[in-house]
Amino acid sequence: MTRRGAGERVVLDDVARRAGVSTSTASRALAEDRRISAATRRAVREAAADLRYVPNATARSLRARRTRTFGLLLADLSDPVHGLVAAGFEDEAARNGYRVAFAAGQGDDGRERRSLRLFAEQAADGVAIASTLLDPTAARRLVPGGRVVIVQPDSPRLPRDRRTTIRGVVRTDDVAGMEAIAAHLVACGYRDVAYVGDGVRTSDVVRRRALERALAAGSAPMPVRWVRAPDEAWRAPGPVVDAILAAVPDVLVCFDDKLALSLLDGLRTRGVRVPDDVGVVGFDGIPYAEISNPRLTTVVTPAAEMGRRAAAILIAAVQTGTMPEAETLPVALVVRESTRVRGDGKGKVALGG
Amino acid sequence: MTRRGAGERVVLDDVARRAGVSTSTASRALAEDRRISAATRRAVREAAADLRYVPNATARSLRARRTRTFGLLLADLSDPVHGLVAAGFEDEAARNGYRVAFAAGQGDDGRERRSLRLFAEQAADGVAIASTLLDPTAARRLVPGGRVVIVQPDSPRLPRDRRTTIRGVVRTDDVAGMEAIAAHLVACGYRDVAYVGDGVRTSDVVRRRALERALAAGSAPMPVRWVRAPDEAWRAPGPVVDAILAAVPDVLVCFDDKLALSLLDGLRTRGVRVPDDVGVVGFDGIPYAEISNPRLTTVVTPAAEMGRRAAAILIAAVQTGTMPEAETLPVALVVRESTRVRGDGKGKVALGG
DNA sequence: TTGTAAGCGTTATCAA
DNA sequence: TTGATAACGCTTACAA
Repeated sequence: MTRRGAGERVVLDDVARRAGVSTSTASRALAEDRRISAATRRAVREAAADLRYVPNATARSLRARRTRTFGLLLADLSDPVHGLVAAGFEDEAARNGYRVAFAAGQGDDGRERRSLRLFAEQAADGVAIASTLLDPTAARRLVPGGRVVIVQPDSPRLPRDRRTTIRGVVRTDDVAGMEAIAAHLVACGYRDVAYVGDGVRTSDVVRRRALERALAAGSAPMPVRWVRAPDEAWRAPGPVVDAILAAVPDVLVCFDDKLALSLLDGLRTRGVRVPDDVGVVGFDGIPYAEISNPRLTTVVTPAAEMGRRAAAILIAAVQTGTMPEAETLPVALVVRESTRVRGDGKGKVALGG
Repeated sequence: MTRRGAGERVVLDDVARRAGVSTSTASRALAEDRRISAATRRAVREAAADLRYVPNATARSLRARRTRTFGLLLADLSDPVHGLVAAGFEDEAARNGYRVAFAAGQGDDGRERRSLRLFAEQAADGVAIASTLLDPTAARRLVPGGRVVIVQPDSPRLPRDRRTTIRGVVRTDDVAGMEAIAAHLVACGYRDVAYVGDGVRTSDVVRRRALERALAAGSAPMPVRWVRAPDEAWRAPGPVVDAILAAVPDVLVCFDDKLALSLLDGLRTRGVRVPDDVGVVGFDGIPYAEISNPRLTTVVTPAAEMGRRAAAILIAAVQTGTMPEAETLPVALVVRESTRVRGDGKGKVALGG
C-alpha cells in the first residue's frame, strides 16, 4: 500500500514522503512559498527531481477552478492565414503559461457549436474564434464565462466599421486597405475595375462596398463591376475565369490572395497576361503572394499578430475580469508585379470605356 | 448555501437535485446506464437540459485517469505541410472524441522538451510530434506512459529505410519518391542533375542519397551534383541562386516545395527560364505547387493523411496498450510544367495543355 | 433500480 | 514554519 508499483505515476505524496514532510508542505515548497524554510524547500525540490515528479495539471485545475488553457477554433488549419493566426496565438499563449487546445470548424455551424461545447467542458479559461459566422453574443452564450474573442468576425450582425465600439474582437482595417487599393488603381490609370468575390460573406461585402465607395469618392468617380465567385471558387477557378473573359476589365480586385493566385493560374491557362492584359490585386498578404509569377500586389494583413493580440486580449480578460474593446489592426498595400501603371492611352485599348 | 449564485457553474449535484435523484443516479442516467429506468433517465436528461448543464471534463479526467486529450507538437504551425498534418490529426482525433492540445517547437530543442513536459502535466493520453530531431526513445522518456508517435522523424538515430521495423512512427516513402523522380529525369533526357538541400537534416540526407543511388543504378549512370542550401534558404534564395548560376545544371531537384518555389522566383529574377534553361523538381506537394508559374513537378506526400494516421495510431495504442508498428505512406510523382522532355529541338510547350 | 461514500491529486483554510 | 483536513466535481464499488 505504501509503495507504488513501477508503472504508477509519482504524485505529490511520494515527494512529501521522500522529503520527510507533509503533502501540504511539499505543495508549498514546490510553489516557492516564502513561509517554508529554505532548507525544506531545497529538500522537497530534490525529492521531486529524484522521483521525476510531474505535477498533475488536471488535479490542479480542478482545485484552482482554472485550467490555464485557451481554446482556439478556426475554420481550417491548413489555410495559410489561419495557420499564421494559430501560430501567433499559440506563441503568445505559451509565453504566458497557457496551453492551447484547438478545433477546426470547417465553416460548419454544427461543428463550431460542438467544438465550443468541448471547450466549455474542458473549462477553457478563454476561447478565440477565427472567421466564424457566429457573432460574439451567440458565441459567448456557448462558453460559460463568456470569455470569447473573435478574430476577423464574419457575422452579418456585427458592425465592422472602425467607429463602432464592441468588445472581444480583433480585426483588420479592411476599409483602409480597400482605400489604399483604390488610390493605387487610380494612380495606375485603371478605369474598368471589377471586384471578384462571393457577395455573401460579410467580410466580402464589406470589402466590396469599401472599394466601391472609395472609387466613387475620387475626383473621377469610377463604378465597380462585380464578378461573382462562389466561396470555394479558388479551388476550381475555371467558371470565374470564363466570366472574366466575357468582358475583360482593366483590373481585378479579389476578395483574398487565395482567389487572386488561383485566378493568376486560371488566366494564364487561357492565355491572358497579367499585368499586360489585366491587373490583379489580392488581399491578405499570404507568404506565397511574394513569390508568385507575377508577384501579387496585395494588402498585407498582420495574421500572426492578430493571433497574438487575440491571446493577449484573453489574458487581459482573465486578469482584469473585463473583456477589452475591439482592436483594429493596420494593413499595408504592397505593390508588386501584378498591377502597373498603364500607358497614356497607348498599348491596350480599354474595353469597359 | 443550497442555492448557487448566478455566476456559479451548474454541476451534477444541481441536476440531480432538480430531477429529484442522487448524484450517482444522475451520473449514470447521463451515461445512459441501462440499470437506470428509462423514466429516470429522461427526467435527468431534461433537468440537465433545463439547467444547461455542462459536465466538467477536468473532474471527469481526474477520476477516470485519462483525459481524452492528445498533444501535438510541431515545428511551425504556419508551414503548409505542418498545417495539413495538424488538420488531419485534429480531424481524426475529434472524430474519435479526443481533444487536441498543440504546441510549436520552432525547431528548438529546449522548447520541444518544455512542450512535452506540458503535455505530460496535462496527462495527455498520447502525443504526436512532427519533424523533430528527437528520436522516439528520447521523446518517450519525456512522456509518462511513452505513448508517442513521430511523424516524419528527422532523427539521425532513426533508420528510415522501409525494411527496418520500429514502433510509433509515420513517414512517407521518400526513397520511392526519389526513385520516381530519377526515372522521370532519365525519361526527360536530363544529364546534369543537381540536388539542392542543406545536407544536415536526416530527411535531407535520405532524399539526396536515394536520388544518387537511383540515378547511379540506371543503364546510363549519372552523378548528382549537390548545391548547398541552408535550412532556411527558401526565405532568401539569393545566395543559392548565385551558386546555381555559377554552373547551371539541366535540372534542380529540391529538398522540398518551399525551396523549389522560392528558387522558381529567384531564378526568374535573374532571367533564368524554367523549364527552358533549367528544370525544377520539388518534394511534398503543397497546395501552391499546383498553381505556380510554371506549375511545379513534385512528389506529392499525403500530409493530412499522415496526421490522420498519427491520431489513429495513438487511438489504437490507447485501446490495445501497445504501440503499432511504423507506417510508411505512399507518395506520387506529379509531372507538371517545371520539367519537360529535352532536346529534339521542339519549341515551347503550349500553356494550359 | 437507486443511494451512500470513497477517492482521483491538488491547494487552501485553519490550527498548532 | 509546518501539518491535518476539507474541498474541487465527477465516477464507481458497495449497500440497500
